[in-house]
Amino acid sequence: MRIAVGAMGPGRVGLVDPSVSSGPLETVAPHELAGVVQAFESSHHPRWVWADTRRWYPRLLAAGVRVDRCHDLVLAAAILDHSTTTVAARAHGAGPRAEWLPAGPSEAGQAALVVPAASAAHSALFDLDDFEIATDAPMPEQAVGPRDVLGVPVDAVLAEHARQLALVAASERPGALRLLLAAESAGALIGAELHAAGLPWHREVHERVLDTELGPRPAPGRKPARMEQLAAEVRAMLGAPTVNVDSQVDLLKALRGAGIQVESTSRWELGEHDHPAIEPLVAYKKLARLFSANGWSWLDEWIVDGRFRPEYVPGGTATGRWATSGGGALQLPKNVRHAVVADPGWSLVVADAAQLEPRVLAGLAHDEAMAAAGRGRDFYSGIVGAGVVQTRDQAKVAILGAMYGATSGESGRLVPRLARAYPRAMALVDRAAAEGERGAGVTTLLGRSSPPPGAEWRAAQSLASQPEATAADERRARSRARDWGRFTRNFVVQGTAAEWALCWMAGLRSKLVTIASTAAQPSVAASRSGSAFERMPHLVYYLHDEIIVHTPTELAEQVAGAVTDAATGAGRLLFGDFPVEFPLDLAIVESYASVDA
DNA sequence: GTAGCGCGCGCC
DNA sequence: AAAGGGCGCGCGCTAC
Repeated sequence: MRIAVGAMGPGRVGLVDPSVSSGPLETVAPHELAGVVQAFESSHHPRWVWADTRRWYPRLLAAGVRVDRCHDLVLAAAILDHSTTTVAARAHGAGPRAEWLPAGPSEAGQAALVVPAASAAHSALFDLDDFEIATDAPMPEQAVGPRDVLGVPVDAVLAEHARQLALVAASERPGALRLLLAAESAGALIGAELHAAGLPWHREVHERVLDTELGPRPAPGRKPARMEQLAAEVRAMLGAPTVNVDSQVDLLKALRGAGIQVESTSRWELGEHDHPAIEPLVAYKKLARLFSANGWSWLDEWIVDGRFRPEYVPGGTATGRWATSGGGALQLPKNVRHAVVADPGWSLVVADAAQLEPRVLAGLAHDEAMAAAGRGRDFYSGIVGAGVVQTRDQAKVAILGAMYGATSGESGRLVPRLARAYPRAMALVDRAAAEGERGAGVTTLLGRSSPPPGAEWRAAQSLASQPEATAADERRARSRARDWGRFTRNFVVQGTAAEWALCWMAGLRSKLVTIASTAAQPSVAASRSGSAFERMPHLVYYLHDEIIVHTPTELAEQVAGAVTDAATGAGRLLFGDFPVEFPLDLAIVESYASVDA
């Protein structure tokens, strides 16, 4: 069954079964919600229907309540209202179009659910008066802030839910969309759980890395001595005693003044020149990056009680990959991963999907030859083995070039060989690029569609189509068109890979519950991850094609099996019997840094 | 004083 | 090695 949750009268939360019209199952005060949700979870195992997981779920987790399934209306709306597979359904007016825009950051912001002015004023879905009453009324519980999402009336939740189900049913591919919405919603639950659990982080280990690389922590507002030394060396070598090496403009001038003809100060370009200033400059940049991005200030700000808790934003990018906010969680440098260490008696199961995107492409295109190259071995070596290119590096560059739209360089030169060997795969990405170049949308396997190009893009195209357009106008328009084509080319692959990863994680998450409930528990040492997770294996990190599970060591082998099974299951869900494999690089370790990258 | 932008660079 | 997709963040700098 499904249970919708939303505000019902001032200061009350209503739980409603969408399939019956005879009034709510319960109405409760917000502080009673967790207990009631837990009771229904045990007795009915419902799919919870709510506006926004990022607002509802953290308070449940904080109370130690975990739910299995939900339907996140904000995330689902973002998919359904833009999918090319619902164009006809939307045109036939399956209910008025209610815009459920994603909300801002859940913790600091306390922003209200955004209701766009156009629909808010007269839409039956949002009765503004109810909204105001519900949110402005004094709340009995501290946890419920003013203008909180609890203020979305349960009637509005029910109406939007009905509209969404109708869109799915009337879409071109209801089965795929159902899977996508379930996976996206599971991702939303996982995102909240990742934040609640946190990534185990050893401050002392991190500080040791900083000390080794940077030396002792400098006084506030100062740079580490080692950086100062390198900067002085750079200034001396450039003969520019006052240059600020942190200023791109300043530095570029000084480099040119010293006869180094560079267009930028980026590392790769500097590396092409031979000058005594370059080595200390590159070394400086490396240290500066560590110091400012993951130095002592970062530790002070982000590591609390031995956990790193970034905020995950499921569905945060156009392709369906997640975004994060805070702490740079998508960019943890390899050298600070030493600090990711399991609790005593616990282990980390680290797994990443090997060459996920090319495998997804093979599956998407039903390219048997390409799938065969990845079967039972390293994908790139498989391409070499098939005689397409000579070396593994060439295979890698060629594949990346095909998926990203490389036109020049070695990558661009190798792509045609790939096209001859794998014509179906190449045709799929070429078609996606062509759609983008003419401004059309493209769609992933499960139904997520690319956004339309922006106003600036359209203006450039229409300018170029005028009779008085200059050659420069036309060049610009073609260039913009190709840029967008590279985006849509990559979109179908990256977006479908994100869908695979969601299915992988969702499948794994439910297997972890099974493991926890069947394992002998009393001997397990509690982790420090909080009540909902302290005795069960749980996900602690996710990065596009890589996951980390924190587990009691005695369950690690079982967890590893579940991770592998979930990967196979995800492949089945997306590609059925098509013989494309998704092998993992998997390790059971104490520290994240022990994993070969 | 701060909002917004470009750069550079970390990750996939 | 090459210059091609997606991100977030800190910095310096400019414009307001």
